[in-house]
Formats: sequence, structure tokens, C-alpha cells
Amino acid sequence: MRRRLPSLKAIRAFEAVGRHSSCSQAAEELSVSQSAVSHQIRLLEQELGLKLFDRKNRRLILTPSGRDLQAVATVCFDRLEEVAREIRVKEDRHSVNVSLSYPIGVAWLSRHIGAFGRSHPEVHVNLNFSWSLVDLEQDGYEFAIRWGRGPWPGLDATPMLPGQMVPLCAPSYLPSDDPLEDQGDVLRESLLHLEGYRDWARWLETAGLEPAWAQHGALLGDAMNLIRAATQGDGVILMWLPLAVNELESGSLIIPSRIAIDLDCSYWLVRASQRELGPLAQTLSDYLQDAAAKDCAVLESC
Amino acid sequence: MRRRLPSLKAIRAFEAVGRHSSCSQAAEELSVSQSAVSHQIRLLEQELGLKLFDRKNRRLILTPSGRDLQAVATVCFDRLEEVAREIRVKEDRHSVNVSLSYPIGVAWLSRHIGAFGRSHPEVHVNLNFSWSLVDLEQDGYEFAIRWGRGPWPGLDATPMLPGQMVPLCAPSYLPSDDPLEDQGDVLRESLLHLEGYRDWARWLETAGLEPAWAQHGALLGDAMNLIRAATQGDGVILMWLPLAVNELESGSLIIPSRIAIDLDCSYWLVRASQRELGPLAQTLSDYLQDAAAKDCAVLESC
DNA sequence: CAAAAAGCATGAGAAAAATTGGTCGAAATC
DNA sequence: GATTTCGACCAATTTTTCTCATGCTTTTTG
Repeated sequence: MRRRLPSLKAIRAFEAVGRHSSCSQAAEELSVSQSAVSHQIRLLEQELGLKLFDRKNRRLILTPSGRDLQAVATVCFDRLEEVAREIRVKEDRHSVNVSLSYPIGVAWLSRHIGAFGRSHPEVHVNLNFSWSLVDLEQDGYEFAIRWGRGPWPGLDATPMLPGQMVPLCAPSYLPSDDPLEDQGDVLRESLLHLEGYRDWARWLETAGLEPAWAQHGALLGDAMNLIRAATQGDGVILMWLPLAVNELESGSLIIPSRIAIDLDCSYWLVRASQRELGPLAQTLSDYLQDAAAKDCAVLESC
Repeated sequence: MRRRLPSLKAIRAFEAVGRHSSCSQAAEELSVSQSAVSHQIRLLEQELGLKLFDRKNRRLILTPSGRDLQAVATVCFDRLEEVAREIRVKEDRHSVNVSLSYPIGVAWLSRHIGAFGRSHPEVHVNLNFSWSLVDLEQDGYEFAIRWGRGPWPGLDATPMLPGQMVPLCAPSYLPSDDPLEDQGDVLRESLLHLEGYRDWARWLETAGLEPAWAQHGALLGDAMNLIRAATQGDGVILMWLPLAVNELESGSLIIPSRIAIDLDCSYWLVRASQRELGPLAQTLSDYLQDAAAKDCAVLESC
């Protein structure tokens, strides 16, 4: 593909002039003399073989073709400027790039990342959320936090948080202090679900109860919604344990049963085996593992 | 707005290198030496303060950030190249720019523009279709063909084609040779419509018949569809006269009545009063007016 | 109404940048 | 193991770009 592009320097000047309808102002923006700009415009018009401005009075007014070019040029330069800024930030040696799988990013990480920022103001953390798995090396991330059944080949994976699902509800919600599995009325009436009845059905089965009891109750669709609903005393939810650390710690939710579903999956901190972590990434990684360990302790105590 | 853009020359080089994963090939594309390209890349990396390529073996592989920049740069350059080409064609002294309102462009003009191209191969005609009115001067058109109730202030407008709507059907479609207005059965059963029953209702009213008869029959939605349907003998349509010249001339449609709706609008050839037409535009304008006159004659004879 | 100011165009020379050619070292190819 | 291919780099050169000085025109000001 051999391109036929006009002088980009000239287009750069042209774009500024078009925006200001003035050589002088453009010159100031570009930090060059008015003369230089004027020359570039002349050059560009010559190269394209057409007039880009109407010289009316002492102002430069874009011609129709000039307007077409101007519009495109502005968009292009905006875009380039933006991407240049982005990659500068991303590669900044004070930056760490982390890839996260939903929903842990929103729920668990947001609980810690603020504190990390305050205690390590020199580190700029770029978080990138995604549902799909990402090639760490390929996409320039130093490490990732993933949900799954690791370890994975070629990756160093450290387990961080347990992947069980447990029942949760507001402390005052249950009519008695008996374990949830002994309160059949509640189980038959007050369950809340994420996206389907499957999870609760499994839990009931594990508890030796009737799975069909799960076939009622609202589907909230979003994990955070579900937690909020439970906190407000709308019902009993079944939730990945680490997503509720906040609420468990503050006491706004309790675990009314010892019975949990073990999904055989958990959250892992993952990094490419062959690549050393940079010092900042190491710091963040250590911090997060520490936070995870503390959260695990909190969870133990519930 | 003061931009902070990296050297565009460097990005130009970078983009080519990224595409080829090779300095040498990029150098060839850019018609400069490999050395020059290598320098530009180094410069750009320095300016951005990050590595854009991994120098693995003797190949240049884009880093993640490099890929981000590459993607944007390619799009931008493609776009600039395209718009540059467009405006060059548009301003080419062999070009004439004409603005057209739908649907005359599709229906009537396509009937003539081919022949014009063959008889005037030196003229490059840029047709621009739009529904909305366009500022001729502002948008760089030499003239336009518009539907409306002219004349307009500041514009020279010459009527080209009548704006009546007439009934049309396939020659063999009607059961008798009586004028349509005397064939109540047909009118009560076989009408086809464009987008609503209003047009036929008006026609029936003009003919002194019952407007409510229009409340049946298919809505075809598109003028060309409607004409095709009539040609195939699917019913009787009400259509702007000039859009059916082709079919009337070839005999595949006939006008089964003298009664027409006069919309008090017609097609006009319009140009800005203050601007002389260029010689090519004049040629095209003359040709089209001549063609319109001939078509009017054809229509007269039906 | 004249004078001043502001704006763009332009030519020549100066400054800056890009380019080249030549070389080197590393990796792939034969 | 010799040869070719490719990228990095240096120094010199060529090209591009910029500035300065100036002219011309329009608008603003006293």
C-alpha cells in the first residue's frame, strides 16, 4: 500500500488556521511565525491543486473543499493526540497496568485501591476491566486478577480469595437465630437470585433440602444490586464470599449458615512466568495479596 | 486549543513500519532510505518516551502501546488520504458538482447521465443526493436540481419538469378503454400507494368521486417499487409524471386518465445568481435542460 | 480623513531537520 | 562457515522549514 498523502506538516498548519480562520492565531498556537504558517498553506494549496481558503478582506475563510479537509484533519489530530496521551500514561514508569475480570474489580478491588493510592501516591495504577481473558504479554499488562480453576500453563498464579458462595442476609432479617438450613419458611419464601435459580438450587441440594424451593424470588441481575437488596433486608442472597467483605466486616450482612457451595474456582493473582514484575507492579501485587489475606482473615471470623 | 502532537513525519514512518514490521519495506514504501526510517522511529520513541517496537531478532514487532498507536494512525492516514483524493476530484477543473434531491436523481437523472457521460467523456460529474436543501455556494455545488415551488431569492431557477401526479398502469391492466375516472370498480379495488392514502384521495376528489375509495390497497413505500408494481400489472398507481418517463416511452405504462393532481410544485434547475457557471457546468446544464424538454415532449404525447 | 494598526503574502537567507551513505553487529540462509 | 539480510548508528549533506524584512490591503482610531 503506497500512500499518497499531502505534507502532514502543512495539514497540521492548515488545520490550526482553519480552526482560527486566521494565520496569526494559528501561528501563535503552533509557536511559529505567521510567515511560516502562510507558507505552509500556500504549499498545501499548491500540492492539492486547489484553494482551501477564500481570502476575503483580511480573513481566511474555508472553501467547501477546505471545510471537508478541515473536518477530517481535526478529527484525526484529536484522535492521534488522544492515543499518544494514552500510551504515554500507560507506559509511564510510574504506572502499573492490571487486567481484572468482572465483577471482582468493582466489588473487591475498589475496596482497596483507594487506600493503596493514598499510601503509594507515586504509583499510577491503570485498571482494565474485561469479561474475556486477556493475553497478558500481548496486551501489555503486568499482572491480572482472574476468576478460574488455575493454575494455567505459562502463567504464575497465586490464589488470593476463596471462590465459595454463601448465603447472606441482614442481621435482623431472620426470625430466629437458628442456622438458615433449619428455617424452611425463610427458604421457601425469601430467596433473591442473581440470574437464575440454579445457584440456590445447588445450595439447597448441598444442605440436603428440596432444590425446588429455589423456584421463586426476584432475579436481580447484578451482583452489587443483589448485595444492596440483602443489606436493605429484602431477602436472603447467595453470593461469592469475597464480594461481600465490606458488608460482612461492617456487620450489615451476616452469614446465617455454615453451608457453602464450593465452586472449585477461586480468584487468582496471575502473571506471565517469564516476565519479572517491575518494582511498582511488585509493590501493588504485594499490597493486594496482603489485603486479600486480611480479607480472608475477616471472612474466617464470620 | 494547543495541541500536543508527536512529530507527524515520525508517525507517518512509524505507521508504515508497523504495517510491514520492517524498516526496509517501509523505507521502500516511503521512497527513502532505511536509515531515514530507522531515525524517525528512534525519534518518535524518544519523543513519546516509550518503546514502540520490540527488536526481536532482526524484526520489529509492535509493543502493545505500539499497536494502539498504529491502529489509530492507520485509520487517520486512510481518512486523510481519502478526503484529499475526494477534494482533488471535486475541484478538478474537469469536474462538475451537482446537488440533487431524491428521488429525481435515481429515477430521472440516471436515465440521462449515462448518455451524457458517453457524449462528453471529458467531464467528470459528481452527483450528490440529499433530501435536505443545500446551500449551493456554501457547499461548493455549481447547480442543483430541486423539487419545489420556486423561484427562490438569490437563486436562478429554471423549471425543467412538471410536478403533476397522474394515474399509471400497465396497458393491458384495465378491463375497458374508458377513462379511469369512469371505472369505479377498478378505483374501488386496485389502487397502490406510496406512503399513505392521501394522494389518491386527493385525486378522487379532483375527479369528483368518493375520496374514501382510497382507503384500501398496499403501501409500497418507495417510488421505484411502486412503478415496478404497476409495470407488472399489480394495480393502478399515482405517480409524479417525470419519474415514469422511461416506462411511458417504452409503453410499459400508460396514463389512463386526463385528470392529474397539480401539486403546484415542479422540478427546477437552480443555480446561484451571482456565480457564473463554468463551461463544463454550462454544458451539463444545457444537456439536462434539453433532455428535460425532450422528456416533456414525450409526456405531452401520452 | 489621515494615520495607525492588524492581517496576509512573499522572497531571500538562516536555522533546523531529515536524509543518505557507509559501517557494524546480529541473525538467518545456504 | 561463508553469505546475505536487516536494523542501529555516525558524520556529512541535502532538504525542508522557519524567520526576518517588506509590501500590500483592510479596518480601526484619533
